[in-house]
Amino acid sequence: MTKKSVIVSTDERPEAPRRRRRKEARPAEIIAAGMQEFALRGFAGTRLEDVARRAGIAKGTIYLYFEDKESLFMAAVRERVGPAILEVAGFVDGFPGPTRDLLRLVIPVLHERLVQSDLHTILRIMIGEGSTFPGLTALYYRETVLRGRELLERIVARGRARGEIREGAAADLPLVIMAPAIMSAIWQMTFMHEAPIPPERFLAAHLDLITEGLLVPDAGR
Amino acid sequence: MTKKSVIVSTDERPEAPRRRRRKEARPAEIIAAGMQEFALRGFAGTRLEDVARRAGIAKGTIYLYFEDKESLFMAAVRERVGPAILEVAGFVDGFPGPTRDLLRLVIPVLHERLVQSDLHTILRIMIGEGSTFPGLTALYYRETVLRGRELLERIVARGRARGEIREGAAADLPLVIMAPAIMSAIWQMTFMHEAPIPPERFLAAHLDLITEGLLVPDAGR
DNA sequence: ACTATAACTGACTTTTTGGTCATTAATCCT
DNA sequence: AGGATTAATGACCAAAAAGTCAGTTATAGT
Repeated sequence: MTKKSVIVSTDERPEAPRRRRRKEARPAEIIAAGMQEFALRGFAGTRLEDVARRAGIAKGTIYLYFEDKESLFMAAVRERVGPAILEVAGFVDGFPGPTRDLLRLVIPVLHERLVQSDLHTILRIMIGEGSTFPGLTALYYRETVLRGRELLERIVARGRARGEIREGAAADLPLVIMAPAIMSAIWQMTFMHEAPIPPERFLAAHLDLITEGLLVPDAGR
Repeated sequence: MTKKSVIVSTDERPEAPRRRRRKEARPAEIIAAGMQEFALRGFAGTRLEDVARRAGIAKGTIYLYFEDKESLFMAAVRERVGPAILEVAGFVDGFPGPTRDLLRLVIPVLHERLVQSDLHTILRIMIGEGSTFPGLTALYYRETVLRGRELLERIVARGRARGEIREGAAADLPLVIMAPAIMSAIWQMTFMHEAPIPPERFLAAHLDLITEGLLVPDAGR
């Protein structure tokens, strides 16, 4: 049962060493492998053994670079989330046109970021296992959610100043603007297999709902 | 370390037996205790030992009534979800007024059901651990999500027929109507501790967004 | 070359927990 | 009352996986 890895080489070649020392490359490789496993099995369900195999190293090597499983996950959050938020923020500052156009620019990016890339994995783990690991949640809130909220609040403040956004409860909680994007991410992760709905349909519905509204203006009033 | 539970009674009373035989009451009690633990620790994280203690029984007793952990969870889904959906469906059929009023009636119920009660626990477990337990996801989709979709589709079809709902991508994916409610449930479960936002604010924003839209009609066009 | 360093390994230890089952005792039946 | 039934118990078992560490070997320095 136990793999003994006896190498029955017909000739000894000094090339192709079984081990390689690559102190610099390891952390990023371990994070990448970790995210793939986390995406597949969640936080608690991920075995470091599998992360190691995926990264092409031994389990012990992970502990050379990361304190424990939680540290590994936190490192992944740091590495992935930071750049994504900054990129989106670039759109908002100094945008000249009407709010409708700004939203049509920002919302697709939101979907892209949330559905593809590793962000949806992190989101899923936060939702599903955040309460078990409060440290992870706090970090994620500070580094991602809060930045996102600020972004949306800036959009709404700008729109209000230009008289393009209705006063009302929706404008008082800009967070709800991104609800359909979150729903899309959840759907892709959870129910895609039961009832596939392409992300583009969510995106189209999202844009339509936010920029045009659901009801015919003044209908049934 | 190990609790020995030696009872040093000063007098022997034949009353108050340590064991009680209550075949009928057990399943519901175990389900209730299970949901509380699931809410606290997720599916994988829940220890049957803790469920037993909360239900005031021994671990072995659980296995008298449920095949295994997964069966327990499925039983909980069945017991909780069925009645909730039926109740909501009652509103839609035969509602006489305009769509705006129907939505104002249905959306608050959605929030109530999703945020309070055990439904949000089930939702969270589906999101976080669904991919690890495909059987659970399939059951949940059939018994809850699908019914919810049908309900929303009926509302939209009715509203279209009455000329009260705009044609467009949002109406083509009625699912997005409930996105803010889901977001609220997630927020309460995940980030309440980091940045509390009362469910009523989500509800108000939701109603406002869906019935009035975000933008001033024809602004910036 | 050859020695020192530390990156790397994987078998082992420890902990945790789902699930089992021989034993105990509450309750029913006659 | 006391015998039969079966609900209930909790010590135990086995599996799984996190985390450790003594030993191995690639690589840099001399």
